[in-house]
Amino acid sequence: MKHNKEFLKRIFETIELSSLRMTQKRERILESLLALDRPVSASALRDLAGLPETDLVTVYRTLEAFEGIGIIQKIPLEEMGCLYELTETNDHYHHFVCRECHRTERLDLCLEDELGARAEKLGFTEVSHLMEVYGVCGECKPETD
Amino acid sequence: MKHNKEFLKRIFETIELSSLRMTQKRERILESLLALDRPVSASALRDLAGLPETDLVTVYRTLEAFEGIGIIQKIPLEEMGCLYELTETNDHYHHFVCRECHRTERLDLCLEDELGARAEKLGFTEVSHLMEVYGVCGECKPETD
DNA sequence: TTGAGTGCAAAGCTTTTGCAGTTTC
DNA sequence: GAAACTGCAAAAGCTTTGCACTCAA
Repeated sequence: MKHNKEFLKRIFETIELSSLRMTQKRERILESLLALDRPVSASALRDLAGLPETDLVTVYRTLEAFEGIGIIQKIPLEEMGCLYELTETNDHYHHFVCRECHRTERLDLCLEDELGARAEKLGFTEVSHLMEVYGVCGECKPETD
Repeated sequence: MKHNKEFLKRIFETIELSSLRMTQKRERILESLLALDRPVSASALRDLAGLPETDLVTVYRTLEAFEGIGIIQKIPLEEMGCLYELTETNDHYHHFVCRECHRTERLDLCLEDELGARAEKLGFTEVSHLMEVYGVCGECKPETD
């Protein structure tokens, strides 16, 4: 699912309205995220952006900055680390994630309202939620049959 | 929700059937998990078990061993680390987790079948899933109104 | 020119690993 | 007595922090 114009427009608007500065590195990172259109790890993103010399710290800070303005979503892996994905401003997605290669498929389902309502009933505020499905994808699955 | 006899029976059966050895430390850890009946961190568990002198490595290895026989579930926190909880053999729960104090409430809802079916349709095998709700609980919520 | 971004080095944290010594069954 | 458990020390791994320097607007 490639990004449509509306999506791009909102991303750029959000950045404009923020106090973030668009450096070359950030442009490359943003471009890669846009082109990729799926979650990646910080270090994979550095490579994909063609910035192998750039310190990972910079990538992390960029992702943190983007997350701060609501255009990046963090997806935890089962074992360790996480993936980062460009999202509609302050929206989010859920995924099927391959344990082996970290390939993801978007999950077209979100229980936000349901969970939010239940959480509030229990006295929770500032509610967010996590829902990810892990498995071994077709390409990683050993042919043992 | 305190554990019923059936639950206890299954836990002990599972341990008996395993190759695990029941040492004093493990007994204390298991007792604490049973008494507590909610998720805790490894280090909190060590304290609750009255084993402040015991190396955390031992707690982690015990949890790992228990997880291996399917009686422990790991619940990831939003930021870092995770909580551990005794569960019905190879069953699992979802939770509302307080970001501040890590207090949890069990969420009586699981999309296992739905998600499993969708995952398989996408070619994923050995599917598991994560669903946790994070927020600030009533006790931790600042009285700003 | 001033606040923001970057690099380097180092720390932070939970969790894991290796190995030698100890204990359980 | 063999297999499992424990402790100590150290590593692992991703992510964060501090500080000085550079750069974008």
